[in-house]
Amino acid sequence: MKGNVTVKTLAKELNISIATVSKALNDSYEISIDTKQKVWDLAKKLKYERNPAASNLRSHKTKTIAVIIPEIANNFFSLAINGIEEIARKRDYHVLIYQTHENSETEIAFTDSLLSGRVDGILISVSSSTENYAHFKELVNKIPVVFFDRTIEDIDAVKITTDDYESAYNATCHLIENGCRKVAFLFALSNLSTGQKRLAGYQNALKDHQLDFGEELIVNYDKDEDGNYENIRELLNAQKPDGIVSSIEEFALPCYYVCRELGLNIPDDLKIISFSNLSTAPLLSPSLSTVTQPAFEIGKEAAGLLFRILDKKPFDTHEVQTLKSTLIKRESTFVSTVQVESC
Amino acid sequence: MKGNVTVKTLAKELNISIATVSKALNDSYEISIDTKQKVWDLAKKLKYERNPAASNLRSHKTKTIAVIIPEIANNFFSLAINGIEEIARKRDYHVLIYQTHENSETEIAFTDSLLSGRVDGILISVSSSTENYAHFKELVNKIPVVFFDRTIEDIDAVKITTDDYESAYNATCHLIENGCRKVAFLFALSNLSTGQKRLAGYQNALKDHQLDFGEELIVNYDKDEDGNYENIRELLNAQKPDGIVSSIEEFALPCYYVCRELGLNIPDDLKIISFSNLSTAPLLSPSLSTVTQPAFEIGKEAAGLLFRILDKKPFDTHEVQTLKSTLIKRESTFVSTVQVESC
DNA sequence: TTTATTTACGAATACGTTTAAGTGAAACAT
DNA sequence: ATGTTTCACTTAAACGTATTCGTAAATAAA
Repeated sequence: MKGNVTVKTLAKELNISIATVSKALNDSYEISIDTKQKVWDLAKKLKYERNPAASNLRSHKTKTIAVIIPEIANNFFSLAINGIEEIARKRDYHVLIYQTHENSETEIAFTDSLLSGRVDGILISVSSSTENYAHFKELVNKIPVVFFDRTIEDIDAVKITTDDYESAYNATCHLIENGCRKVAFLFALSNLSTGQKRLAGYQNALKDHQLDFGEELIVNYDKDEDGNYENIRELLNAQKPDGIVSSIEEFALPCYYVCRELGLNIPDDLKIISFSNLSTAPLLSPSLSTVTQPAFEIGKEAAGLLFRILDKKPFDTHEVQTLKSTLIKRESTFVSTVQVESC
Repeated sequence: MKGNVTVKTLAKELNISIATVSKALNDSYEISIDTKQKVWDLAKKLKYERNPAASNLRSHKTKTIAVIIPEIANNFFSLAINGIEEIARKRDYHVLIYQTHENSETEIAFTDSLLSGRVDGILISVSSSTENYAHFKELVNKIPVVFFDRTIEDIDAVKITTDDYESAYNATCHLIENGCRKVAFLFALSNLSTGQKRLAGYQNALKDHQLDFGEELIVNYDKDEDGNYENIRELLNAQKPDGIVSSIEEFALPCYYVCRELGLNIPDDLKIISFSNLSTAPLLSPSLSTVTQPAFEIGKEAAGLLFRILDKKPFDTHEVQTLKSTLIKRESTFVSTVQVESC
């Protein structure tokens, strides 16, 4: 801790000024190649490591980005972080992770604390409980931000999402084509455009097929897991739908349990398709048909966009990018009892 | 960016010195309660945020810890991070995540870069490909480090693991008790004490039951996914084991696929139990018996230990803590064809 | 009263880096 | 020859905070 090697150490050792050392380390054109080489060699020899705090204080660059997500223990987000990390690593950036656990106050605390200049930029996937966007509006004006997947319509910022409307529409059509006539919707993320678009896709698919799309077929997501069980059981008992579109995977798994409980056979009695990035979807019993988002790519793309903003000074870009999800048909939406290869 | 509010701003506004403001913000006993209150009020009003870089540069405290893990898209690690984050948040610490992707060079690059004082402490779960520990020895001498789950015997540091030996032993006994006479082992993490203990537990369980425990029953984990399929297929064809203990979940899922391919019925022809934190284990077909580690608690415990080291100056603790895993019996190790409730 | 102690604050410096501005010498142009 | 650039480097001043040391006033002890 004491005799740490700094630019000063290198300067003294080489009998040159600390300015020269600093510039050499930064590969400045002002320094001759000979001197640079000497500095680099000595730095390596003495295991010099630039002090990030001092560097950041002086240069206002932190080489760090923040990722604010609802929950890390969710395949979609961990894959997205994977993508983010890959890009960040290429540029020698460090990644701070913040989990909101779907709590808006926590989210506000994070965004506020990030106003201090701790990071150069922020990637956000909005908490489902966020209804007030004031903290984002402030944030977006002070620091480069990219929203990914879970976005808000009203905020003017760079966003990257998937084709939520289309994929929900297609998922619903898939059920209808396979014989469903009464399709229910498990509705989550209702505050976010992400959720709203999925709902709209579902509803319009039903409309386009002249099928019932009443409110009674929609179950709202409950923070309380038990509540979801109750609501799904209620739905299945009261409405007896023959198809279910689930807008998040956390909603689909309870369905499986409730079906077992009620003795309903999937897919004969009820077909299920869900937005999901579960790696075990093909191994479930029965294997689960999914709308799978390109989570890793979203992460990469989001980080890429952030760095593009970081590269040019004025970060006034307001673009919105959309990636395509994949509809993967598996046993849970299969037509008859004939076997389908699971994959 | 320009007119940022700093201690200077507050000092000027209140007609007191910078030193007083700084001390007031840090709730120093040197400052009267009146002055403190004035400073706090103004700070809140002007939305003052302490500059972390300056603070860190001066105080040598970063309020940041690093977590180095193999892979975030793995339930065990994302749950562990969850636990880490919970503790870090309580202390207003920030969490940097680094993924090695099981690559030792990447791991070295991370540990080297963290020598710069970017973080106050580090939590590490070692990459499976790490064979040389030089970088850890250096690290442990310069900065507080806690190893969790994936540890190395030779390194003298604070460690927290689960009862790998006992749980592997018990898992193997469970298979034997349910009728298995030829139990194979899918061996991963062979460089780490974590993996070695699991192997030892398996082997000793077989010995204690006078069963065959030859090398031919052990399959080594391959980085290449296809390689694992091949090796498992080979094992099942050549050895025809009636039980499998898998030391990691990445090894168990291919088993399911190979069994489908070979037309083997689980659990009638082959019983499987695996170390795993898969949330969907109960929903697999058949549901998977697991040794489940308390991932969240490990994370909490590891972070707690790190902060205990951080609190007292000399970080010379060398303790090792062990948490208990849970053996969860499900269909994949069930005795006969009679149904068992899946959960 | 005088002296010692406590209280509440300020002046000044250091943390390690980056960078604007300056310098002397060499190279070039006129 | 003189003036102008270029090159390679140095000086010195930040960046915003924490902290050591000092001090004046207020209080307590003698």
